[in-house]
Amino acid sequence: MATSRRKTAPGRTARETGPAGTSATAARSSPWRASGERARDRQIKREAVIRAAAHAFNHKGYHNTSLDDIAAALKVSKPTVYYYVSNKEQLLFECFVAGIEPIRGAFRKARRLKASARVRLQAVLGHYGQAVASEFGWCMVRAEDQDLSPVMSAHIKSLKSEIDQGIRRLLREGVQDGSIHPCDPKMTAFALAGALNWIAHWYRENQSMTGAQIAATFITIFENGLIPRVNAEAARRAGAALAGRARR
Amino acid sequence: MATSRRKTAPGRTARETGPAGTSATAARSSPWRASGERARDRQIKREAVIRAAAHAFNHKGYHNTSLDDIAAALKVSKPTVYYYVSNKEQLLFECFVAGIEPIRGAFRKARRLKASARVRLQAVLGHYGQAVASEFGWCMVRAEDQDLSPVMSAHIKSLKSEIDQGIRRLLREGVQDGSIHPCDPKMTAFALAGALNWIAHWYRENQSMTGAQIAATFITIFENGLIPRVNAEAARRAGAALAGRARR
DNA sequence: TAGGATAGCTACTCATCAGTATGATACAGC
DNA sequence: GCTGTATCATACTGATGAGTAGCTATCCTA
Repeated sequence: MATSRRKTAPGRTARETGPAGTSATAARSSPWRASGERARDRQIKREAVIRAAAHAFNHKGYHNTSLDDIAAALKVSKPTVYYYVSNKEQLLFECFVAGIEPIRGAFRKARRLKASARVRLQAVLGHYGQAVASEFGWCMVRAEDQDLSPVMSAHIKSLKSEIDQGIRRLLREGVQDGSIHPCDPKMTAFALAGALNWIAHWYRENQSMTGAQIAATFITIFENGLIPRVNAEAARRAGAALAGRARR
Repeated sequence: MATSRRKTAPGRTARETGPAGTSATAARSSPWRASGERARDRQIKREAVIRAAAHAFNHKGYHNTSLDDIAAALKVSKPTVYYYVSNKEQLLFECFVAGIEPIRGAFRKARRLKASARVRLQAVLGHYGQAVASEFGWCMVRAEDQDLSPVMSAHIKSLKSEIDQGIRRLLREGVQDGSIHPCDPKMTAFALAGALNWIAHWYRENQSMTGAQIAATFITIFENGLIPRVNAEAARRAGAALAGRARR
């Protein structure tokens, strides 16, 4: 069980926090020597570890991946992995953050768009879909509360909630500005996020479509709806034109 | 890792298959005495084991649930659980089947409906959503290839594929009979199934909405689409009337 | 009522795996 | 060259948990 295993987590080594540890030591000797090769090396290697973890989790699942597996993939030993990362849980967490960060960025960008809420939502969902189809998509979507300590779990929950609230808000604004058909924002956000999240379950790299293409297709499906429209083309063109005008 | 643990699976005890083992032994002594109390008892208890497993998987996840946990929940010992089920993997598999069976039933029922494909799809998705929100929903949605032996994995894949193909077919038929807006059946099926599957991630019992209500809400969202419609109400009423006429 | 089948338990085995203690090597700065 | 720190390996600990051996009790049938 996760909880009992977690007991040992508080017993931490000095090196635990990785780069932070490095700079702390550096600070003692000189103000800022963190710009040296060593520091950059470390960061690069650390990212390689996270990337390797994401890849392994992707293919075998979190629980079926041992840290020995990750180490082997990098052709190093397990303690080396622990040198860059404090524990397995943190590895999952970092992958999660790497996956969700682009989505947060998409919201920031969308906020600057001068366009209808539907078009802004379109932009966000496009990035969302791409993020889910990325190498960190699996981790972002499948990171489970049950596998994480309460602290990490809470952190992840709040990040997820931020995204969810962002989508709901765009939906509400869209209903208000008339660009989105009246709907329950909460349920609609669940439906949209669910469909996009699910991409992580079936999408594999080197498939015929890229993440961006899938996202675009999904958006069209959501926008049109299943019930036939007579003027769908016209509506979509109008939306696209509006978006194009707003973008640049 | 799952693979190495699986090594021991072929070494099976005589009781392994549960009811099948019972009837095999019975067949040696008498033609059919399986109708007795004992046999029924066993089936009931076996189902209780599966249900307990589903409940535990639901709350703690497959990997964080030990068979001791399940046994404790039933107030029996671990070997008792093994008396009804051959291994943990089978437990997951049975939960999966219990979850997906109602959906297969929904397809069979829908096939007999004399209505537009969209209305038949509506009916199927309604049951789909309910199934995902049921106690076996988690297992159905989250059962991962990586946690199962190749045989089980293939079995589950084929069941999932059957559902997927069923949805695609209804979509194709709908596009043909004009009840569904032209779309890519494959991608649209992914979007629909994804949104519904995702319910298992956020839905918890004793929430304000029932599974059926959520499914109904989702269907409305899918049908209308995000782009505003002038005649949405009319379209939906027409569809509902058609469905009502066909049902009885 | 004897004997076999059914149902259950206690107490194990054994593999796996997260995480660590300890030591070796390489490299930077003096 | 010398010293301390960064980096990495070998070889371990300790806990967990799937699955089993073997014993006991109960029930059904002849």
